[in-house]
Amino acid sequence: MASARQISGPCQAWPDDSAFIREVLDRIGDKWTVLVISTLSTGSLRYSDLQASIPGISQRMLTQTLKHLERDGLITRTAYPEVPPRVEYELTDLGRSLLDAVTAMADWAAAHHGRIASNRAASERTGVGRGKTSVSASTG
Amino acid sequence: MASARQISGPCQAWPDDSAFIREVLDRIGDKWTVLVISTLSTGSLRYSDLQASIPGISQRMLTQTLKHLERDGLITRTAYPEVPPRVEYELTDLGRSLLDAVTAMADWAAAHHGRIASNRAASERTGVGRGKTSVSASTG
DNA sequence: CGGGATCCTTCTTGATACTG
DNA sequence: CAGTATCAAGAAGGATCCCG
Repeated sequence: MASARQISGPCQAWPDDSAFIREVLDRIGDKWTVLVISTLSTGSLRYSDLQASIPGISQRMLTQTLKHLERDGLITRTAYPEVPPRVEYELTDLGRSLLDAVTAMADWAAAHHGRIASNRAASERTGVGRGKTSVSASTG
Repeated sequence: MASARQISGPCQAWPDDSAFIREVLDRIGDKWTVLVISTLSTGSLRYSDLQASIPGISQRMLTQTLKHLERDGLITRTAYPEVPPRVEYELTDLGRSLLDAVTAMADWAAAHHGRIASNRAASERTGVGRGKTSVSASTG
């Protein structure tokens, strides 16, 4: 993250769009964002609930991810000044729309996961991705 | 990459899907995969063309990305045993379908980029994501 | 309970040099 | 041209300690 790359790429497939494509990709591409969003899809949850619902996450990463999401307006944070403290996180409409987009990706993944897995397995056998591959007939 | 996380998460929003969701996300979440795929959307290209079309990429990353994509069956690699050597890369149908999915994400990004940017800017001003946020009325 | 600040380890990436 | 191998820097992530 941090730098959404500053290359002034003059001739890519996407002329200028690539900038915020990468922003979004950097966000949902990290380990936890998608998990947090999907966990919040069922409704608002408090910090400890989130941590409990996402087995491998550390408080550092949970906090950071939540902050990023709040910063982008994808979730809301509500602190109740009680004792003991209680803080609830909830998806915004924008956040839900991202969830939809991610779900679309998930659908794609579900649809093609099998093929990818078998392709990968086949590559193990044939050595693709590690050595020589399909060698075409010589032209000269 | 390397480890697509082995946590056996028993109660996430997605029961079991999360595994290959993360696989796909890890792939397209990296800096270059999407750029490579989108660059190949116009047709087959050779190694050096790709490198020239993607300004910031190093040969290490280009090679690695191409191998991963080939391994997953998203692109094909064809080596022509000429001198000097020539190798062409091309999207498979599967690769093109991923391009579609990525394009969908891109559409989402394009549609909501402005709102996210303004949310982020607003957060700078209000201090959201760095300090105290909305404090609800106490319940006790 | 909900984090903030710090330290430390691991993974990712870019730069460089060499090969078929 | 099209890579491979190695090295070093930096970022991401986890563990820990501490505070309101």
